Order: sequence, then C-alpha cells, then structure tokens
Amino acid sequence: MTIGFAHAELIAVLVAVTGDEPRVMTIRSGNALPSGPFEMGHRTLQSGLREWVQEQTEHPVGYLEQLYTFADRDRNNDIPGGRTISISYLGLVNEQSGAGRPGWHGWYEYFPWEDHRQGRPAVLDAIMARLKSWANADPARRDHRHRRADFTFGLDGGGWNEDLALQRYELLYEAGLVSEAGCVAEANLGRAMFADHRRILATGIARLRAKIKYRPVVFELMPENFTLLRLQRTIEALAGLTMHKQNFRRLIEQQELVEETGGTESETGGRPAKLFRFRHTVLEERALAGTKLPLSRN
Amino acid sequence: MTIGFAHAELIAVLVAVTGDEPRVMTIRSGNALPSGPFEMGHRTLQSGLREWVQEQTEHPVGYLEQLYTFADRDRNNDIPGGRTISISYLGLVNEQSGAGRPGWHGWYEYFPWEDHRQGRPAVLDAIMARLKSWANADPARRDHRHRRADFTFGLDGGGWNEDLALQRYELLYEAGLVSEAGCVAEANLGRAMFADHRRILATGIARLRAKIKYRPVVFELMPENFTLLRLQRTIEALAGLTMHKQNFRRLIEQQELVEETGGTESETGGRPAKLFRFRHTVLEERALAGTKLPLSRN
DNA sequence: TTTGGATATGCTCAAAGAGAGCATAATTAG
DNA sequence: CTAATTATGCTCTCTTTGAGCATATCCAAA
Repeated sequence: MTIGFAHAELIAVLVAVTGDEPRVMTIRSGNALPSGPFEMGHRTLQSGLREWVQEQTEHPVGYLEQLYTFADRDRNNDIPGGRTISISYLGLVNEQSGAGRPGWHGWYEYFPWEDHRQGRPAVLDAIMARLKSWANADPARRDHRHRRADFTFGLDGGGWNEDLALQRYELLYEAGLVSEAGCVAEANLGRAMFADHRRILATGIARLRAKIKYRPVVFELMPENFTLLRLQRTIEALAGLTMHKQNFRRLIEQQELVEETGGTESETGGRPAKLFRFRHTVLEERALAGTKLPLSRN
Repeated sequence: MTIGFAHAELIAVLVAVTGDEPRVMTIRSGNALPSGPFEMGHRTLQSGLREWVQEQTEHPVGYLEQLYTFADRDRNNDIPGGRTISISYLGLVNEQSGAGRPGWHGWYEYFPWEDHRQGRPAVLDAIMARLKSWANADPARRDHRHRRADFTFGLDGGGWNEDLALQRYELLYEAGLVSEAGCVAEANLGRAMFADHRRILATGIARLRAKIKYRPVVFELMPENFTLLRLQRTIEALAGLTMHKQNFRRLIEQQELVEETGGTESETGGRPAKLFRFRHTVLEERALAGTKLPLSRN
C-alpha cells in the first residue's frame, strides 16, 4: 500500500541569534530556505541533514527537529506522474557560528508584525484594517472571519499570543495580504520568499516559540558562557516579547538549568554580571521537564 | 536538490475511546497499524488520508495531525536504489464509531506499564529490575543509564510523567526488553507489533497525551452529548492517570469549553448527571487557547 | 574625587492558580 | 425508609506568577 514513487527533498529552517536578532539561514539573497540533498548512505534523515548543515555552515547544529512534511499537489508539479514530498526541519545553531555572515537574515524582515519588543508594531493597524475589510467582503463568513482575525492578532481580550505566528501568516495568506498569495503588489506585508518557504519559516518560528517554554533548547543558541541578561535577550528575540528581568532570573535559577562559572563580564557598562553555563546533565535527566517563561505583555 | 525518487507510504494511528479504554485501529489481528494508499488525485496528504480512513472505518475522522516522517535506511530496504518514506498520522475517531469492532485493540495491551489508573502497575517492578541490570552491564555509561531510567519511569522524585511514553518505549528498546529489538523471548514486555509500528503508536500516544493538555481535542473522541464524568473518564483513559473530580469540573467549566444541553442522564445509578455539549465556537476562537488538566498523581 | 547613569541582584507583596477535602443534593436498589 | 452511589457546590491552604522597591557594583564625565 504505497503511493508509488515520489520526488523528495529536505528543507531546513536554521536559526541563530546574533545581536539580539533572530536570524534564519537563507539562499538566493534571502529569497529561499536552503534545501539539501540527502545522501543515500546516511542511516536516518536526521543524520543526513546534520552532516549537510555542518558542511554548509561550517558549524555543528545543536538541536534538530522535524517540522512537517508537505506533499501537496500544487507544490512543484513539474514531474509528470510524480509528486514532490518536502520534509522540513528546524535546526538551532550556536550564535557565534551563524553571525552576520551573508545568507543569514533577521526573521522579522519576513514577519514585521511579529516583533513586539518595542511595543505593538505600527504595521498592525494597517493589517487589521485590511483584515476587517476582507472579513466584510464575505457576508456569509463575516462574523467568523472577524472573530478569527481578532483572536489571532490578540484583539479579543486575550492579548497578543506569540505562539500564533503560523496562524497569523495563514490568515494573511487567505486574505490575500501577502504577495505569495498572488495578490496585487499593493498589499505587500513583509518580505516574500520563494514558493511556500515563508510558510515553512512561520512553522519553524511558531514551533520554536512554543518549544522554548517547556524544553531547554535555548541553550543551543548560546555560547558556552553567558550572562543571564544575554540569555533573556535571546529568548526575547525569539518570542518577540520582553520579560520581567527579576522574575526571569528567579525562574531560571529555581529550575537549576544553569550554574555559575565563577567569572564575570563587564562589557555592558554597569555592574559586572556573573557568567553562567548550562548544566548539561539536566538534558539527560529532565529532557522533558517543563521550562516556563514569565512573558510579560506590554 | 532532491534525494531522487523514493517509495512512500502513509501510516495511521487512529484512536477511539470506548468503555473507558483507549483503542487503536489495527490490521493483522492487532499486529500492525493500518497503512494506506494515497490517491494521486488528492490535493494534500491530509485530505487523502481522511477519505481513506472514512472508507475503512465508515466514520469520519474528527481530528487529524501529522506525527512524524521516517526514512531510515533499515526500514523496508527491499527496493534497490530507493528508500521508503513513511509518513505517520494521528487521527481521532468518535467513540461510537470505533466501538468494540474487530481491529480495534486497547492500547495498554501494547504498553501495560503505561496505565496507572489503578495505581502503579506491578510490571514496573520487573521493568526497573531489568533496566538496572542493563545499566550496570556497561560500567562506562552506568550512571547516565541509571539517571535516565529513573527519570523516565518517575523514580527520581519527579514522579510518573505520562507524557514520556515514547521515551520509555525507546529506553526499553535500547535495553533490549521488547521483542522488536530482537531480544530473547524471555523479556517480553507488552504485545509486540510489526516492524516499528509499536514505536509509531508510542509516538501517537505521547503526542496525544501532551496535546489534550493545551488543545481541546478530546471532544473529537466524545459523542455529541456527554456527562462531565464521561469526559473525565475519557481523558483519564488517554493519560493513564486519574484526576480529582471536583477540580476537573472547575477547570472545564471556568474555561467555558462546554455548555449544558438541558438534558440529564441517569444511567449510572446515582444522582442524574447533567448533559453537556462542546461549544464548537471555541474551536474557531481559541483553537490554541491553553487547556490545562488537574492530573493528580496517586 | 564625586556624581550620575547603567546594569546586576536580592527581596517583598498581592493576586491568581492548583491540590485536596468537606458537605449537600438527587437518584436507585433493597 | 435506608443505604449506596454519583453529582455538584464550596472552602481552605499552599504554590506560582506578576509587579515593583531597594541595594550593589561598575563606568564615565564633571
């Protein structure tokens, strides 16, 4: 019981954080996600992708997780009688590796409405206005569309929910507000990407934002030693939100995720901060513990 | 950049709950998960699988979610020059559909150590004893193995964590305690399945147990109208744990997930229970709200 | 040297949430 | 009518979370 033979490819969402900015590795000057060949010699998809990424970035991938497998008919249908299966992965790369090199683009370039660290982005007003008129355009589904837009963009009293990145992109796509949807140039929200790559990126962002809350994966994006503020800024960059500083420390420390190295860092111009390192043993023990974050809504 | 042509199949983990027992649809008298053909005519993998399941079970699938894509070399390597890609899905079927019919097997038949509703299962003593001797067998990784076994099976002070179903199965596999690992017959823990199907089932169980805690998917397993106790028993069946009754109601009601139908049910021999129905509008609004459960450790 | 600015870090307090149990209500079986 | 059984309402305590005050330690400029 098979679907016969199909064309298959791997697509990677590789994330690094440098200078408080989350970045994704791209090709074609930021227009596409890297997709790589899978050598038949590898034992698993993971190991094959891992090696391939290491070649490309010249640095190891810390964390690698399968995102989603697409096999829709409207994807790359140029192979007659066949279908393309795209298996996408999310990978985390240490910040020092993926630094300002070409090929790494800040992900808010593609999703300007997702960054709430400086407060609610101004774009959101324009977005909501357009979503409203899109909702009104269909009298039958009007109410449903309004509720959906309000919820997804946090106007229903629940407030902004950073985890809904994918739902927001999908809504904008449906409403024809992103250029991948084949809409008029006028409604260009954020930078577009080749084919459905921006959707895959949104999937990766949403997955990562959800994951950092209950699994200690952020440390894959950090250098060996770091200050707590550095850790906080990294998480804030990913979530697109700011956190309460003191509560953040309390949470991190009471979970015993980190330990002091003994050293300090005085780069930032204030009182020197203690350096910490991740306690790698917790990965063995509590790979699934439950890491929560004190995200504060502005 | 493709991996060339590959052989592809779909594998489904279809779950229903009947008589307080979680069941999975199987073929070959419970020895394998159903894998189905994917008609090229369908637009997406989802829609293809959905139709196929409807044919097989004669009932619609409520919720369908992609689980994982496997393409390991040691899977079905009989196609020269090619590789089999298996895309697995988790589907939820209404309880009245998947009833006691042949083909549906209680999932604790395969994972007897996962059901803690009547307290800690006795098998766990045997399991831990064997895991300990497995750990001691390798002096180099001894400590690591002990920590891992203790954490995964809840002996490290953290208590039993129902979400770790997959990790537990993988640990047992590594330790050679399940017969799929090619171990001696002596160490038969739970009923085995064809190839890696039991591993896929474990993946589905773990995913579902995690999901019911933050997404209202349980209702896909329920009839239109139900009592709160029935809902509780269904969740308990999935989680393999019991819950505090009053706190369960409080949580369900304060989240406004359900509404009274007005009717009552007096089947169970006590005070008649009010009937409730799921508020389908919350699916639109808060598809991602945050449903928590008051799981109580015995 | 002093002062202001900046960040680090410790501590408190109130509000919300979670875990556990008592009490009462409404049925059925005998 | 009584006992058993399940439903449902309410309380109480302990923990967690959100927010802010206060102090410590550095740098740089006056």
